Formats: sequence, structure tokens, C-alpha cells
Amino acid sequence: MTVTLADVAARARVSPATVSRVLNGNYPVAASTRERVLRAVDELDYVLNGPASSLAAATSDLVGVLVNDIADPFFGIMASAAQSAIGEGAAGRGGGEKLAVVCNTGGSPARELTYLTLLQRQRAAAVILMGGSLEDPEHLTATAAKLARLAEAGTRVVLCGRPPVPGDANTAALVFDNRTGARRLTEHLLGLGHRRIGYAAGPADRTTTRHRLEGHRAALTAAGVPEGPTVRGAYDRQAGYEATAELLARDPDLTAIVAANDTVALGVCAALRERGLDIPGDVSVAGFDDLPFSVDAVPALTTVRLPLHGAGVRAGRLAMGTEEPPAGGPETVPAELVVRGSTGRPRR
Amino acid sequence: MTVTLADVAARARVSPATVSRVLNGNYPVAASTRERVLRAVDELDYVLNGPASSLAAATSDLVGVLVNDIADPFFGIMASAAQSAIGEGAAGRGGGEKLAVVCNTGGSPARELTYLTLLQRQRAAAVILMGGSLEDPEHLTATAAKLARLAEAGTRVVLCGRPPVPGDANTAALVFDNRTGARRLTEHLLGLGHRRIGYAAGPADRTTTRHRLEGHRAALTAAGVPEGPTVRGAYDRQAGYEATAELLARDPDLTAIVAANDTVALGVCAALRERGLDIPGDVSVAGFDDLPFSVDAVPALTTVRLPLHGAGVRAGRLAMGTEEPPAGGPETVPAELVVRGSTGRPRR
DNA sequence: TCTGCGATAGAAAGCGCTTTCCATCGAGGA
DNA sequence: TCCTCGATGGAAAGCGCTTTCTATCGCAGA
Repeated sequence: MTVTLADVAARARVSPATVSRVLNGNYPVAASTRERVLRAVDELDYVLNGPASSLAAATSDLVGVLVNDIADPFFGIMASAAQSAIGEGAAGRGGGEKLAVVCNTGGSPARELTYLTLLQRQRAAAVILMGGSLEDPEHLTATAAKLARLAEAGTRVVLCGRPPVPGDANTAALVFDNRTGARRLTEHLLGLGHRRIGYAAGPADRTTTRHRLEGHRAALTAAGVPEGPTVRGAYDRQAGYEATAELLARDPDLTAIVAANDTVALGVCAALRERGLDIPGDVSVAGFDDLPFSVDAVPALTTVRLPLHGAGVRAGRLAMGTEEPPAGGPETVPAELVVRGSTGRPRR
Repeated sequence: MTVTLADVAARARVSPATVSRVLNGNYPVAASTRERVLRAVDELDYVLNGPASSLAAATSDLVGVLVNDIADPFFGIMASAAQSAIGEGAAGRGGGEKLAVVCNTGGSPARELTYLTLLQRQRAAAVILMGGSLEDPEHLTATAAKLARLAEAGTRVVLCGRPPVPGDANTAALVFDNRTGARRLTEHLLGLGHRRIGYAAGPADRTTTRHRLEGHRAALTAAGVPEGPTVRGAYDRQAGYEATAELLARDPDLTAIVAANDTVALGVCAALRERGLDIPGDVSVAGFDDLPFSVDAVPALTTVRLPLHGAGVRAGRLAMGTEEPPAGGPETVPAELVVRGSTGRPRR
């Protein structure tokens, strides 16, 4: 059978209690004893039984990272950063690191709740929710309740790129300043002289979509420029490709298209190119997020940079408890306009 | 305190054993009793204690998915596919799904081993290792030993995109046919008339790097064309960018560059463009993997498509045990040449 | 020499489930 | 009418650890 702590104890001629103490390092053990135990662990190739340990200690080493779409580099970059921050935090119980596990919700509230329950079951040490959420009242309250339950069970909850739950001011939250970013982007376009701007937005009823759209509209309103056509779709290239046809159909004289994110922008560019339209000569295109491939698009994408890596690291540290959340509500992560070749003065 | 199974039992006026049986659904329980229990669960908002359950049952719902770089869509796509296959497998113990968790090794053997130990601790139901590995003998034997231990403890082990451990023929393995893919790609280039082909390879000592390089060389050898310069680097755009300078320095008359993957190819294109070289007029460029952005590169990337999604799903099912591995050794996943605009006849 | 205290280590009581035996009950067969 | 058997549910023994409570030992202080 598998080696248990008792086997190690027998071999090292000490009690199970002592082995446990050596392994967890939270109690004085004489150096010679410690060494004897460690040797026995080694010789028997002992591996701690996680469930037993978690049961007795009433917590586990698990840190859950929930993302909307793991295949999207936007989340991949953040998750990767968080995971390394969590890994280096090291020295949890069980003599080891925390196990950062990323769970792919696919943006579905139901799956999100399922994962949250599973994590609650495992008595996770912390949970990080990455990315915007659906703005459905039912989902919002269900999630809020679940998060509250997790928190009161001792699980640290961190929101990263998702607005904080209205009622609850004490779970750590990092929010991206999508509004200002989007606003700057549209101001840039207006500054270049664009007056007919189409918008290929993200999925409906999502916080991120709404905030970016609000920033866009704010810039338009401030400049007294009427809003152009808006189309909603997924955060993928296909959506951008299809949105472009729709946008152009609604206003053939568009001189610029703002996309929900860089991936969507790629689809927009493809559709434009296919119609023989020059970028930015005929139509300027802008993205959002500044994903790695954006600089290599042709022309390179004007976009809004979000410090994804930094935000991920910060979220990871908040989850580990190695850094404290700011006192006064959520922490805002700034967005920075990056102007490149895909936007220029309108020709017509 | 938290609600336990005993509380539910008391409320439903049955024994804890009955509650457990209702929850796990592996024993006949009268409909009326079941309903009473379920109602109690609901009313008390009971959540199973995972560690306790795993301890008693000696297995858990966890399925670990180890990837080399979660920020790379190559892994993101596979992991996402595997995760959904695992999710839909549903109905594990605890009345619920399996929890697919992805762990980012960063390609480091040490972290890989750490995660494997952590997963072993948690008594994971299965483990999927995605992507090539370092070809270091020490690492190879250490990993092989660890995997053997996991397997004998009842954890299902699946290799996806990694060659099987030599000695061990009974862990399921999906291997990408990188060799043939690379060979086809180079044959395509040779067919176009290229005779001086540079190669921007992946990291040294990695299986994937070696296999792709072997395919490339096989094509060259078969055609009696001398091998051009080769440079090794990471799987990122930066590496491609830098490799290009090096490659061109070693042979200024290169008419084609094959990249380790699509991301690297993007860097190659950027460097070429910066030098005023036309693609494919002056230099043809080819990638590998056919990641989503490749079709939107300008010109669109000629590449080798790997059915990442399909492989991920298959790996997930193998891990769930809903599908059986083929009897005779590893399963080969075919690679398909995709010709697009970035390769053409050499001008000079 | 005696007392007391710090440093260590052991005993044992759980942690909250699962599961193997058993016990019980009602119905149908002889 | 008695017995057997299937269906259902309870009792209780762990699963392998952590941790509180004690016990022991050696040494410094009086």
C-alpha cells in the first residue's frame, strides 16, 4: 500500500506527531530528530496525503483562478502571472507551495458557480476571479452570495478585472480602467479628424463591453460627434470580421472602426482588406488590450494597453496575503493609449 | 460553524450513511427519502467537504493539466478543449463533475515535478501532460519515476504532444507528427525553388524542437539540398526577431526562413519588414501550429496545422476514461500543411 | 540537593466523510 | 401460516493527518 505518515514515524522511531511537525515546520523539533525524520521520508519516498491533511487542518493549498477563456492570451497572460506570483509565495502548509489551478468558465455563469462550489468543497485557500462578468441580476446575486460564503469560510477572494460586488467592500478588487482607456482611444480618433466611427463591441450584458462602450460614448458626447453604428459579438476574430460587414452596411462612409479588443480588430482588418479598403487610408482600426501579436499586425494596431502581467502578479499576491488590498475600495489599474500604424487621418 | 453531512442527516431524519448515498448516487435509496435529503441539503445550503470525502474514498475529483506556457494559445487551446471534455464527462463522485485544473510549468522540469507531487498529494484522478519536454536524461528518469508512481496509485496519466516514456508502453500517449509536418513544409519550400533556407528553431534540448528540425533536415537531405543556418531560441516573437538578424548575417542570400512556430514567425516577419525585405518576394516565411492569428498575418502565414482542439478533447476523454487508448503504443496525431501567402517562388 | 522551567516528544481525540456489515420490513411462495 | 428474499436504511469502523494536552528530561537557580 501507500506509505503513510505512521510508516515514516515507525521508521524514524518517533511518533506521528513529530513527523507532522517536521513536515509542517511550525513547532520546535531537535535538529537530529528532524534529520532522522527527513531521511525516513526520503527513504520511503513518502508523499503527504493531501485530503487527510486538509481535512485535519481545515484548509488546503489550492488557489483557484477562474478565467473566462483560457485560450485567449488576455487571460493566459494574467493567469500565468498570477500563478508565478503564487508559486513564489511558497512555504504554505504541507511544507510546500500553494497549488494555483486555473479553471476555465467559458464566460458561463453556471460554470463559474460550479467551479466556485468545487473550490469551496476543496476548502481552497483563495480564489481569483479574472475578467468581466455577465451583468445579469440573477447571476450577480448568486455569485455574490457564493463569494460571501467562501469568504466567511476563510477563503480569500480576489477580483481582477471585474467590478466589485456592490454591497461588499471588503473583498479585494482590481478594476481595469476600461472607461478611460476607451475614451482616450476615441479622443485620439476624433483628434485625427474622424467623425464617423463604427464600434465592433464585445458580447452584450458584460461589464467590460459596457465600460468600454461608455468611454467611447463619453468621448463622442464631449466632442459633440454623433455616435456611429455599434454591433455586438464575441471576443474573437470571426466576430470582428462579421461586424465589419454589418457596420459598413449601416454606414458605408465610416472612416474608423473601434474593436472590442485586438483579436476582434484582426477580424475587422481582414474584412476591410478583403474589400480592398486600405488601413488606415480608407478606414482606421483600433483594438484594445495590446496583446503580443498586435505590434506585428500590418499595419501595427493602435490599441489600449492594459498591464495584464502586472495585474496578474498583484492579484496573485493579494490572494496569497503577501500584499494587502488598499483600504478604500477597489484598486484601479490604468489603461494606456498606444498609437501605432492602424489609425491615421481620414482621407475623405 | 459550517454545515456537515451529519447536520443534513439530522434535518432529514435519516442516518449520515443515507445522506452520503443520496449524494453519491451509487446505492438504492427510496425516492421519498432521497427527496427529503435533497431538500435538507438545499435548506441548509450544504457543501460537501472535499478533503473529507477524498480521504474516505481515497480519490479526488481533481484532474491536473500540466502545460508549458499557459499564455501561449497553443497550450490555451488544448487545455481549454481538454477541460471541456472533462467537464462534460460529469457525474464523478461527490455527485459532480471533475475539476480540471491547469498548471503552468513554464517548461521547467523542476516545476513540473513539483506540480506532479502536489497532484499526487491530492490523489488526483488523472493527470495530462501537454507539450514537449526537456530531453535531459536526469529529468526524463525523474519524471518517468514520478509518473509510474502516480499510475500505480490509481491516477490515470495521459501524455499529449509529448513522446511516451521509453520503458512504459501503458500510459496513454498522443504524439503530434511534428516530423512529417516539418518535412512537408520544407518540401513545399523546396518545390517552390528555394535552396537557401534558414531555420529559426525552438529552445534547445526539447523534443518538439528536435522533431521539427529532423523533419526539416530529412526533406533537405532527400532533395540533396545543403542545410542552411539554424538558430535556437524561445517560442516567442522576440526570438524570431533576433534569429532573423543572425540568420541573415550567416547567409545574406537566404530566400526562405522556417520558424519554430507561428509566434516566432511573426517576429521573423517583423524583422524582415524592418529591413525592407518583401515577404514572400524577397524572403518566404513559414510558421507551425496554425494558431488563430496566423491567417490574419500579412501576408497570411504558410504553416502546419496541428489539430489542437481535437487533441485536447481526446486527451481529456482519455483522462476521464470515457475513451480507451489504442492498444499498440502511442497514437499519432497528423499534421497538415497549410499553404498561404507568406511563401512563394524565390525571386533571385 | 531540591525546585522550576524551557525544550522536546508522545498520546489521543478528533476532522467529515464513505462503506462494509447488519437489521428490519413487507411481500410473495410453499 | 411460516419462511425466504429483495429493498432499504442504520451502526460503526476507519481513511491519514493535525493539534491540544501531557509527560519527560536536563539544567540553571536557590
